[in-house]
Amino acid sequence: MTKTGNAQARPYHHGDLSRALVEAARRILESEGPEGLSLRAVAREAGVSPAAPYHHFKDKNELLDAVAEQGWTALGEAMSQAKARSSSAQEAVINIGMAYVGFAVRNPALYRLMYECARTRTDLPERLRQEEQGFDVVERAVREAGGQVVDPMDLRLSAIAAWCAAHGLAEMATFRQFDAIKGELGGAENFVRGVLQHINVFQRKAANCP
Amino acid sequence: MTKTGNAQARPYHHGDLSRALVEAARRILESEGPEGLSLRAVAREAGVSPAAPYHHFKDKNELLDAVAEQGWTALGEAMSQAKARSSSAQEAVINIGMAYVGFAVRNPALYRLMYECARTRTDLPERLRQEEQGFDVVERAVREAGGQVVDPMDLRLSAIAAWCAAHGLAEMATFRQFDAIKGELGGAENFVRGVLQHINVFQRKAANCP
DNA sequence: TGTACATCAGTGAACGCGCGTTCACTGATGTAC
DNA sequence: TGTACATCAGTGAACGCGCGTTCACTGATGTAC
Repeated sequence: MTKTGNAQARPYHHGDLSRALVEAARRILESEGPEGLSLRAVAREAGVSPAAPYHHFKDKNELLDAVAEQGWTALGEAMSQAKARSSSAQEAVINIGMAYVGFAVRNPALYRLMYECARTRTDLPERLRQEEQGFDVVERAVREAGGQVVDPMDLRLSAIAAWCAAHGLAEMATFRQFDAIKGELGGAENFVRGVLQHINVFQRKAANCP
Repeated sequence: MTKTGNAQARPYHHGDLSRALVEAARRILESEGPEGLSLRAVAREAGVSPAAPYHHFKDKNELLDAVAEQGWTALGEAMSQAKARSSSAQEAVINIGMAYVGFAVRNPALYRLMYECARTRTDLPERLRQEEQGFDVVERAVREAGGQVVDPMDLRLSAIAAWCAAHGLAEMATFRQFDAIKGELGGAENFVRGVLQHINVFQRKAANCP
């Protein structure tokens, strides 16, 4: 068996180390948590020397930003798909929320890193607004669901409230405090849907509602 | 001037180092952020040797838990006060939300630490339910505001939705993305109130509402 | 098709750093008689 | 009221550790002629 014939033997040049590092980072993030995510650990996980990442990222932060960005893209796609498989605008709002929370529950450490990066950098959330992804998906879904609402400010505030509630739920859905109510409702999924249904995205200020 | 006469000269025994360490931690948290919060830094800030904290806390985590607990207490008090100065149940819900978000905006690093601890420890959120503080305040306020609602499950889910939305808003209120809408509404405070008013805490499932 | 050479993408050793924690110690305080 | 002594709450030096980053290097690749 020659050296190059050995499937295990990585060639000297990796070929796609940049992507491999981001993937390694995601793996570490979910297995070790955020505190285990050091540059050296990522390099180790990718089977590469600690200095190698510096040929692809300026520093640790730049790698983290890349990981967060991939996360935002994945989350946006999940939301778009949830919208696509909905048969009404009202259903879409709930389904998007479910997809959002589901993503966060499945990738808790990545999700928190995404917001961590969004908090410190100003350009990342900007990107979010573009394309079919992120906050735009929510705003559009709310607009469509609340067709009868005339005041555009109500719409915007409703969309923001929905996003905030989804974010809160995303971070708290796994709290043990909710174990009981999940049981009563027949599972975590029903619980998440139930909470989402109690957000007022379809109308004016709640105080105006009878 | 004798040694003991010098006001600067701390006596050998501090007297209340435990409390002083928690306060030092809070100071570091808000000035340096969470990543600057090392045990050594806390000891330094309190003017004490790096080994001194070990006479009061088993390890770093125990100190952090104490800081978080103090945070929950302070937040609970802010919410109780907000409720006390409200003249109607509906107003109380909004005021409590404003107090909640205000606390988080004023103490962002502490606020995140509190949830970080709540996430990893199971007993901290338990405490939250007791007394007049925390989630109980919200649930009670929602119950009082939604007097006409009969289904207790709707009430509980509404309270959870409100808490989730407040949490989301607390973490996102300072995002630059909202600068424009804050301007339109005449300030950050109005913005926060506006979002809170678009959470459906006063009624049944939103889908049932005309 | 070969060859010289620049460039790219790795290596592995080393740097200084601050960290959490432990240790033997010592000064201050409280208590029993 | 004094004294002996246990206990408490500090000190400061030291430990091993993993970190981010830099460095001179080297093997692989691409390109010009």
